Amino acid sequence: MLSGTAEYALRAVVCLARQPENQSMRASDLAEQIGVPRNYLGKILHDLVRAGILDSSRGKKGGFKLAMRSQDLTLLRVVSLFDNIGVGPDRRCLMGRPECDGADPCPVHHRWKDASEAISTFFEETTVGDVLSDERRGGRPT
Amino acid sequence: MLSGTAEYALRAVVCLARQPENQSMRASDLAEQIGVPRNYLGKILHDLVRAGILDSSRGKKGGFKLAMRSQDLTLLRVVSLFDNIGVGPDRRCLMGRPECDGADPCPVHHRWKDASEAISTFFEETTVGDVLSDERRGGRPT
DNA sequence: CAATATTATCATGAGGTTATGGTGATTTCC
DNA sequence: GGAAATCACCATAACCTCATGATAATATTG
Repeated sequence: MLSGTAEYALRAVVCLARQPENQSMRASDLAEQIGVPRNYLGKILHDLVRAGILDSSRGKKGGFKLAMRSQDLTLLRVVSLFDNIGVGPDRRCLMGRPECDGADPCPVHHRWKDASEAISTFFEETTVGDVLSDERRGGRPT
Repeated sequence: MLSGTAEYALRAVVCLARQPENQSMRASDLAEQIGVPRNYLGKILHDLVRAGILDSSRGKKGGFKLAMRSQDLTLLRVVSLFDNIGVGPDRRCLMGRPECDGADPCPVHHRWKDASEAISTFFEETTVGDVLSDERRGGRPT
């Protein structure tokens, strides 16, 4: 469902959200903790910084931290940097027919749309904060 | 959501299902009709034949046709040849944590599972025949 | 300012997906 | 049996994703 890269990004962001307030984490520690290749994670983190999701600082005591409160960061915002979740106006016909996107789509299209919207809605409405609070309630890490 | 290849296969199968009973279609005609590169489609059709979804015959008057009734052919059977739809026991934790798949997954996992199962169910329960009958009811082609 | 730690950036490569072109095998038709 | 049509199969390449390694830029510390 998600690409490897998007999954890595999600893991990284959730891990950073677990850190105490305003405490940053080095890329190498993060990489070890979430099991992602160090150099590749660096590139992903950089993308997240440029998107305004993370803040970074260089040099000793440098590292990465969330640029916002975790409850304000949707999973979609993280994932959509790397994957095309079928969101917005391009939630198109399953079989790629552009003319099946209009006001009167066929019934199969409706069934497909319901299913694909369930995915979109999940990513749109779930925040990184939700994942954390779920963990605190005793569920296993997601 | 689907790979290009899986989408091509779906279009080809639906197009073949539209043909009159027991009438086969040449790969080149099919390719033109559904807008897929001729040679690449050939490889996809060959895969569908080997999977028992299509029958092929060579020589003059050769071509491809469905090997079964369209209402007995699920979209999953077509698509799963090319893509891994998250079906079966590997419908795993969104973030790739194996330990979150057990009997007591966290609430976010539940929400994710509901959404991803909607996708799986669509592919499992929708048949090529459904797509055709929907077309006949006046919907636009899917 | 010098040494060090850390992110930023670039060059490269392995492997998969998508695509192209050509050759061989088989069937139909004369 | 020969010619033509068609699928079967193989070799190749463009492009993307995932990954590695090296170097540059920048911040901290003494």
